[in-house]
Amino acid sequence: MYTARVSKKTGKEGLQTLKNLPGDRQSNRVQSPQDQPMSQRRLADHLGLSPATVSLVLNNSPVADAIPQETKDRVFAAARELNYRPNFVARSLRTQRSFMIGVIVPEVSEGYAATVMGGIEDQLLEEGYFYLVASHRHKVDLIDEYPRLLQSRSVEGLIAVDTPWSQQIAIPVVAISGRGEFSGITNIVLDHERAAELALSHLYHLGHRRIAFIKGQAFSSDTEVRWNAITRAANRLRLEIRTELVVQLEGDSPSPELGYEVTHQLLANRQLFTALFAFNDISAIGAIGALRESGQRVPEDVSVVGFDDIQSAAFQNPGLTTVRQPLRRMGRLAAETVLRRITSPAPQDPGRRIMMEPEFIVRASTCAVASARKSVR
Amino acid sequence: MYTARVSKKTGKEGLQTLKNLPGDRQSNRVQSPQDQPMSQRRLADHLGLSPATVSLVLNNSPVADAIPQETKDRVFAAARELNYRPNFVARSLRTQRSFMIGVIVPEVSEGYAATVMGGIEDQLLEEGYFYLVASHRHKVDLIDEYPRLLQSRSVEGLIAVDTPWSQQIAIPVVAISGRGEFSGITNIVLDHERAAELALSHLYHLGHRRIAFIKGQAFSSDTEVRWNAITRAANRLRLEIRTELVVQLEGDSPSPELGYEVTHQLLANRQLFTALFAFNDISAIGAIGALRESGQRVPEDVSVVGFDDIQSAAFQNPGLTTVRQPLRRMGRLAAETVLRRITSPAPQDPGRRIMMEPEFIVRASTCAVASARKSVR
DNA sequence: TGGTAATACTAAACCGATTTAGCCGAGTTC
DNA sequence: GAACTCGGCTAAATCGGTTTAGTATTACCA
Repeated sequence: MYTARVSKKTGKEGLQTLKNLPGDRQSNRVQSPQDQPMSQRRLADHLGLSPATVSLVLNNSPVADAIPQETKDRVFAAARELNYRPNFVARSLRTQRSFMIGVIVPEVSEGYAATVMGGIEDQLLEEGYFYLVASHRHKVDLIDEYPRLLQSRSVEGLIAVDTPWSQQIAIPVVAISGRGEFSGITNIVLDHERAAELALSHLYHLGHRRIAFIKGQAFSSDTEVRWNAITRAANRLRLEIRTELVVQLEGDSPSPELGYEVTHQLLANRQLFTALFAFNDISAIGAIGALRESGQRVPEDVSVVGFDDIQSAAFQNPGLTTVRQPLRRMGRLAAETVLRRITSPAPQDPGRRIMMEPEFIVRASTCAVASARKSVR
Repeated sequence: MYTARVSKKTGKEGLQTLKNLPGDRQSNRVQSPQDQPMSQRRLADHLGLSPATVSLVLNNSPVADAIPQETKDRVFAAARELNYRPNFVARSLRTQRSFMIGVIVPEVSEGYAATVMGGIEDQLLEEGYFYLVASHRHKVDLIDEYPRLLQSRSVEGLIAVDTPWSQQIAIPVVAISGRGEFSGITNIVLDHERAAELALSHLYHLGHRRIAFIKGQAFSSDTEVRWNAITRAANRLRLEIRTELVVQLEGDSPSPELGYEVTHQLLANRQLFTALFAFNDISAIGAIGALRESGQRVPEDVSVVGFDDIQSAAFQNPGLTTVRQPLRRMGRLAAETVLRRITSPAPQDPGRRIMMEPEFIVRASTCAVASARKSVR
């Protein structure tokens, strides 16, 4: 028979010594009848069993095979009745499992990250994991600090979205559109080669030859790879990229303002172009605003192609032709991958990369160039 | 002098018994030289001090006042050198503080929730808290389950965004645009009365009398209060609300599609109206699409007012006139409030409510009604 | 009848910190 | 020189679980 624990120090029964902590935190807690928090020990005492037995039964441990069904039923019943819920922290400490992963993004409130997080969450909650979010807003010190901060919060893995990576870390890391091929980190990237191909050949076949480009901010992981892919695709199509038709986003705002500004630059320089390929939908929307303001019609005078296919792309006026990134699927896959690496660690994972296929969505912001009028103008 | 702990069972030094857990989780961890995880004990052993001393010093405990600065410096130096980071889980278990709060939203990837989360995060990370997110997608069982699930993950408080609430819970809860005046939960709500007033009087003074309305989905917390506020504001202005000009969003999609559909209904019924007040910007965008398709110009034929002022509202064509909710500020305030309630629990908080003031943003989707032509047509 | 096996549990170590009570020696006080 | 104080630490309980090794009892077998 199990005997209740006795405190060596006080000589009283252990349970009596719990009382309330010095702090005030207990006071606003609704607790069990005697104002003592429910715990495995209290449950065990209630049943006249030891905590060990209770634990074994509740966890369906193979060791509990020898325990008769009747006892098990008693335990389950009492657990339900007393509304016992195991203390996750205590369990985590012992088992060294937190069932949490960390997600690092530039900014939660931005559509890109939010959509990816949706996919991550789908998968994680299904598997019983929760996640901690940290957004670094492109500040280098935070980009450096958060991985360690999250790790010290005992997350079992990390997913970094559009975040440069520069450290070795002891837990599995999956990067979405990341930079830096670190050993041990799995990269999930869009097939930019294909994306560039899709967009440029679309414009090319509509007759566009003078195409302006809005490059992404220097801090964005996708900027460089995508630009390289674009130049290669342009080469294949024998399309000349004129440096005077290339502008770059600057500043860290999630609003179309940035695209609006650089497009104004482009227009102020009186450059002629019949099409514009923006870094993302947001900047494409800003660009359309600027074009309109200067009296150009979209798509009749200038065709515009965006990137990402965010929610509102379809409902712009005109509907935005764009390269769709399967963001939600990328999030889901990242979660899936990090969980797989947690539960079955490939001893020397050499840093895989997973390519995602983009999809080209033709809407109303692009059309064939009106040959005679346009090419001269 | 401190003596290293000896396991009673094995008789060996405690540290030797750590080795590796049966599981494989250790294998992909980069660990300290001897392949043993860094811990306070190892640090203490290294220093020839007891863990107690190390803890007191590192936590700047007042008890450590008696410890000479020289020793303290040694401890700090060693901690830095050996890269010691306290195990958060162990600390949580002992102190009963997790420095985590739970955030419950309908859907992370949606602009409304994402913006609010941005504000929440701003405040939380500043104060050293992290947060767990759970999105319920309006499923009642999840709405019911997540609060408890998060609580068993030992969050110290909850923030519920646009989520109906129906249970008593033992930790502080702050609701943003919530429903249900539960005792002990703090409600942060928009001043809908004022919002309705702003929008309707704007339209009224532009000469609009036949105004159509898109109500929110039944499951949305704001739907009812806002509608009531609208009817009252209309009364004050002696504006008649014609039931045949009122439609309601249905279905749970974050796309403008829903607004598009109900506006088509409205048009199919050949109802005449010169203005439309939508439940949110998303549906307003859909509505504009539908209006255009049926040959109406915005704002010349129909003025449209949205709600929320999401990022892309300013960059619609035409720019959307809308009621701005200070979502980010609401998130920040929610976080601030929940933290305050955690650290200084008002014994019997009677469920306060905090009102936020909306702001009316006039853009290009509304204009004065062209009197003669419009009123007859 | 002794030995093995199965049954039904429990003791106690352990996870890694925090924190209270107290020990030991040196200096001070009276 | 006994009592007290103070400085500088440590022992050990504790948080609430999990898990291994083991114990007591009865059943079965040779």
